[in-house]
Amino acid sequence: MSPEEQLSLLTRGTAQILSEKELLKKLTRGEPLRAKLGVDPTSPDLHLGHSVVLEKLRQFQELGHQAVLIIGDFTAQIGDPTGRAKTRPPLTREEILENAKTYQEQAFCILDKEKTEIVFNGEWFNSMSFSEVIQLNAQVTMQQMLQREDFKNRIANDQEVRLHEIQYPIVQGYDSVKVRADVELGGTDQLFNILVGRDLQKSAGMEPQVVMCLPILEGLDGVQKMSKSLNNYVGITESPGEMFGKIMSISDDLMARYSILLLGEEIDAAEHPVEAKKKLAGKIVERYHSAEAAQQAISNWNNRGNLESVELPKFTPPTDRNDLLGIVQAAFASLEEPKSGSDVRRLIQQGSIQIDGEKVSDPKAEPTLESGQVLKLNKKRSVRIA
RNA sequence: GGGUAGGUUCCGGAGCGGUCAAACGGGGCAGACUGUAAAUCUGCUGGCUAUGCCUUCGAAGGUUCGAAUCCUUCCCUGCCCA
Repeated sequence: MSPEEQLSLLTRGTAQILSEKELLKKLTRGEPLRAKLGVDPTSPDLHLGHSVVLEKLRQFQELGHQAVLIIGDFTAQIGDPTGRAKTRPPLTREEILENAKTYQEQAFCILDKEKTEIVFNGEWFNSMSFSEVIQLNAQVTMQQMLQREDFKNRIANDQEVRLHEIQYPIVQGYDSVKVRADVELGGTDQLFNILVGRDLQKSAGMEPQVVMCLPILEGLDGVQKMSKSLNNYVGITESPGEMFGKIMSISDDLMARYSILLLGEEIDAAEHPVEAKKKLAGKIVERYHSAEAAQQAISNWNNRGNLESVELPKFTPPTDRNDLLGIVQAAFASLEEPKSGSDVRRLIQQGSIQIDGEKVSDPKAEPTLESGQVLKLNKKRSVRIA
């Protein structure tokens, strides 16, 4: 493929590139580019938000370039302050390694494992001497670091900024020097960090990397960025039904955005929004599961009024409790979503619980449950009595 | 190091001896309405098999019949000065 064609493919869906000219120049050499993506294993599970940038990296692979995935075992210990109003709590070494493992497994749902170079940045940072650290720090100025929006905001709001946090961009930037990156990918919030990488590469006498920023995917709430801690995410390992249901709950505006960012397609404006959303949800399920799973999810969805035929998790009522409160609490626990008794009591009293479509709102009621009945817990969760 | 302002429930932020499980706002959850969307309205939002009990207001002690509120010591943060 010609450099120009590659350029047009690679720039598609990106938010910002610095600069296209440099990228074209690098492509024109005809040698595989080293495309860097640094990830910090701060959370074990990947979600659709991560997938945007991973998909782009895969595109590089498909064009014959070298994907370099940096697992930030070292940087995770610092904690990326990007977008944060507070200092991150540090993770233990064990947590980081554990997360790194599942992170890789999940990343290879998207990336081609055979064509991915994986490096841990602890490899070079753990053995760095203090004088090397000082030398590295000497290459940037305080003023540069304080240009960062989040630091500036925190300072303006009289909140603390700890010194290790200003090290983060420097450390991330040094990764680019170590892996000799030609291009670094990241979300738009990574712009600053990636630019630091360019500076450090220049100081090291290298040709600076091209910055490629991808849009940040909003979470299910449509406002904040998708993240596990905000609980507004769709995990890439979630079950087809779960995934489908979550995507169906997003707003129409968000649906348009997801379609472009995740599938690279526009929503058909002529179609009824619900139908369009089902298609979107189906395609996403298909990507992480299979076409059959997607079909099943759609048909489950369409049948949801029909209690007889929907596929639901099975639930065996507890033997030690026969009051509604105890039963419902056990049901939540069986879905691995334990709730406190008070929470469950509230749900019951507020009319969230239904048995075969009938609302039950007395926590002390002792319903007789029969096999096959559907116990609705809340909007998203129902179980079938085993 | 000196001065000064603070640390309250998920977040912001009131409360400054009893009426405090703690106002108000945000977020979240549930109900109504709908397209299991958005918007809107209503309710809930520490725990407990619960008209009561238990644990929370940076930590530990103390004063008091009674403390988030007063005292002592300690820990932590911001700002100004050096």
